[in-house]
Amino acid sequence: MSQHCRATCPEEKEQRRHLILDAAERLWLDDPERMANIAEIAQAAGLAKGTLYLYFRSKEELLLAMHERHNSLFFDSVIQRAGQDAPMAIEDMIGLIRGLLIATPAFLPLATLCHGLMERHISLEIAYAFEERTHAHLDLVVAALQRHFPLLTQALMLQSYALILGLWQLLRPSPLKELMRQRELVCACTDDYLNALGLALRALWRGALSTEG
Amino acid sequence: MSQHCRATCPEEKEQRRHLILDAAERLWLDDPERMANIAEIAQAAGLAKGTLYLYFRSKEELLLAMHERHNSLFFDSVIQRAGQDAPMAIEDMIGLIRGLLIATPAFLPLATLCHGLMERHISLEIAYAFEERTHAHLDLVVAALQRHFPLLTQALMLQSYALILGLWQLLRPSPLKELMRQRELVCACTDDYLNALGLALRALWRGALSTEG
Amino acid sequence: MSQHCRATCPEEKEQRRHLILDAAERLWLDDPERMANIAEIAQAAGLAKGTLYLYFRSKEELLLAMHERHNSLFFDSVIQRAGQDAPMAIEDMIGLIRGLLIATPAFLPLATLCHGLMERHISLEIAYAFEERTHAHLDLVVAALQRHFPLLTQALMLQSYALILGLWQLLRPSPLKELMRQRELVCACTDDYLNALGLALRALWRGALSTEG
Amino acid sequence: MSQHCRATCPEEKEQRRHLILDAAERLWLDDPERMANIAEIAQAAGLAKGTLYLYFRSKEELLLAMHERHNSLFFDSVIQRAGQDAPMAIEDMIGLIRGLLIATPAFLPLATLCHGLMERHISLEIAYAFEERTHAHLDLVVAALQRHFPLLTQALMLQSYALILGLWQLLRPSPLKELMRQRELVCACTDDYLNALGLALRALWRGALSTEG
DNA sequence: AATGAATGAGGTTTCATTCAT
DNA sequence: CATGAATGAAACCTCATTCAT
Repeated sequence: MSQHCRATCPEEKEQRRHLILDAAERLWLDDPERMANIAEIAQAAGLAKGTLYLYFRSKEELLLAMHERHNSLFFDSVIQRAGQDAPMAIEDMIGLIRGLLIATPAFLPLATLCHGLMERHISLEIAYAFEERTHAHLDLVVAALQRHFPLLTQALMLQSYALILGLWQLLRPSPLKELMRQRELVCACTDDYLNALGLALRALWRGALSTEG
Repeated sequence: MSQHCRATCPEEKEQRRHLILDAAERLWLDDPERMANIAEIAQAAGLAKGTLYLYFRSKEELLLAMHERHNSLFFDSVIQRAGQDAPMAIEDMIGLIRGLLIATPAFLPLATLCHGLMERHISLEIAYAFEERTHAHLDLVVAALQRHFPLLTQALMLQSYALILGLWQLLRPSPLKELMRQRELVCACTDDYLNALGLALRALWRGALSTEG
Repeated sequence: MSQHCRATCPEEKEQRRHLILDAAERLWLDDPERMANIAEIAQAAGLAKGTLYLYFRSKEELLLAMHERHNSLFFDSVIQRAGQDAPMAIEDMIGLIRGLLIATPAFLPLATLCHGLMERHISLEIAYAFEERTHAHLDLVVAALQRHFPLLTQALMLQSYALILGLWQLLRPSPLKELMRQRELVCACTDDYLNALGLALRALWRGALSTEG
Repeated sequence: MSQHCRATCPEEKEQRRHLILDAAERLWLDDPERMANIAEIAQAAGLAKGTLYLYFRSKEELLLAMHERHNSLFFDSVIQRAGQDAPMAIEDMIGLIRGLLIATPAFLPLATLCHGLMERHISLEIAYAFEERTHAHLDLVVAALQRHFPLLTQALMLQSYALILGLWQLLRPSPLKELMRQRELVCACTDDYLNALGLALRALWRGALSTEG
């Protein structure tokens, strides 16, 4: 391939980062069962393999960046809804989460994969910076929600996230269901999981919010 | 290497499976940051690389088997405690879980890794068989616990497990803390996580058990 | 598997040798494209892998033994025909060869494989003994045929054999033809090869037998 | 190993293919008894194992490429000689072949090995492409030779090649002779074989060329 | 900055052969 | 003699990563 035009100024570089992440996300959604390799992502982004390493120091950092984009989307959506005038009850919160999970089917598989990899190849500084940003963002979410849930704490948000993530790992579409689902093109976020999640969050929030009350 | 004594009857073969899993676990605990490769595990088990493939069809099946052993240990401990005469309250349950997590430091990292891998290279039949056995075992746990918590359901157990797993992934020793901890040989199950888990489980159980009441 | 009855006397051992060769031949004919591995041959023979090594010192020796059986069959058939009263012309010889090749479809593939392996793992003594026996047998063939072809020499027999073998390697069913043939169950000894062989042998014999005349 | 200079343009890549084939050929000639493994060939070529797989999809494709080079060398030599003004008789042809076989001692062992392997692990497309190229090249040989032998056909060329190959397999240096020869460094193309081949080709060509006349 | 050839680790697989039982 | 678990060499193959161009 002839050499691509270069991204020289910082804005262009940021743009190209997103171009790469978009390509990776597209591949992931095409086949959520497998993680594309670097060569495929590069090709999908119209870049050469080596070029990706100018924007991400490792494949895992790239995955983490995808995950962080998901997180941000998620957090921003909650903040936006919390900012609206309509009051929120627990059920509204659960409905919001449900909607977001369905709208972003790559979120949980990718989060799971990322947390599996964190075990391994992420550099300290990158992981630390990620955590910093995430917690800062989460603070904003908590602040926005406290308008509707005065007793809500960051701890409860973490617990909710943990339930969302952990339950998915335990109830994720079983292989057999998966097989059936592939053939019938059913949504990956099965009702099973979403219903179980609704029950769990309801119990958790009731327990948590009544405690402090 | 000279040939080892052979595992001829099924019991001996099962024993040798465990010998391999023990070796893998030992290596894991020696250096929780990295997963040993097959050659190392084989060497640690005093066997040839090819021999491992007589007992596990792939590295991932081996990891899954390690994870399943942890699960079983965990479940059996709960069942045993539930079978004792002393009555159990929520705090007893939380204390039990806390103790088990501390006693089995490889549990959560390995579980996380396994759930990350399930995404990928495990065959349908193996994954399915694993799920079957796990759910059957979990049924026994629920039955044993209902003596102490009449309103307890399998759903609540799953939710609790999800919290345990998900919270750990969110609060796991951050890389920086990890670095400090390695040098001071602090237990991997930080108080941070265990305390957060205690709070979360308490809220969840209170919400869940009071709901139905 | 429970232990088989043992072959103690030499006759039984020879019988078991043939039992193994029969099993190997059956597998070869089932799928002439691939050479079965030792485990498959052992299973087909109803014996354990290790047992085969009591009868053949290596897999290659087993193949060579199969090949030698083919050779002997071939030679004996020629000797038998030559012993009949009906006179033989070149065309009779060619027809006889053609018939034998069709009747023993494993002959040429196995011969080819054996000659490829001779390059490698056969022990000196085994290879030498094989050659001795083969040449002795070939002498008988030549003696029998000279009744019909007074000018025939062992050299011509060797040349003919070389043509049979070499031409097959050059004209063997091409992969694409092979694919088509598999689906239509056509005989592996294509007319192409047999016709080419007929022409070649005719030329060779005419040239050879007329020369000396 | 530090990284080698890269083969960027197609010509350099073709050159590197030959570099690999040269290394393999060198190893083969060093010890004709055994086929070097991929790691050895890579090392001999000064490349990494993985790099070889950039140029040859499997070990067998590499062997086939070596064989094809031999074939091409052989064919080109015949074409060149045929293009000279000096007229050719059968004896010239036989002398030419003899010289080529002596000059390329790896030719027949490798051809034999390749034809043994074709039985097995070569993909359809590779095998087919090889055959296509070979037959196209052979056509050129026939065209060039017809200037000297008007009655010569491609069939006769194939028959001759079959004799060359088949006779070698039947008369190849017997293991015992081989042993003696190794110690005395005698040429692998024994007089036995070359003389037998001369007789056979003479008979074949006389028979073939006189037929049509 | 961009490229993609080269690297090399390592998991996967197959299998002939050995040897304790 | 018979067994089949164990061996270990070697091929296969993928792939993240590096670095000369």
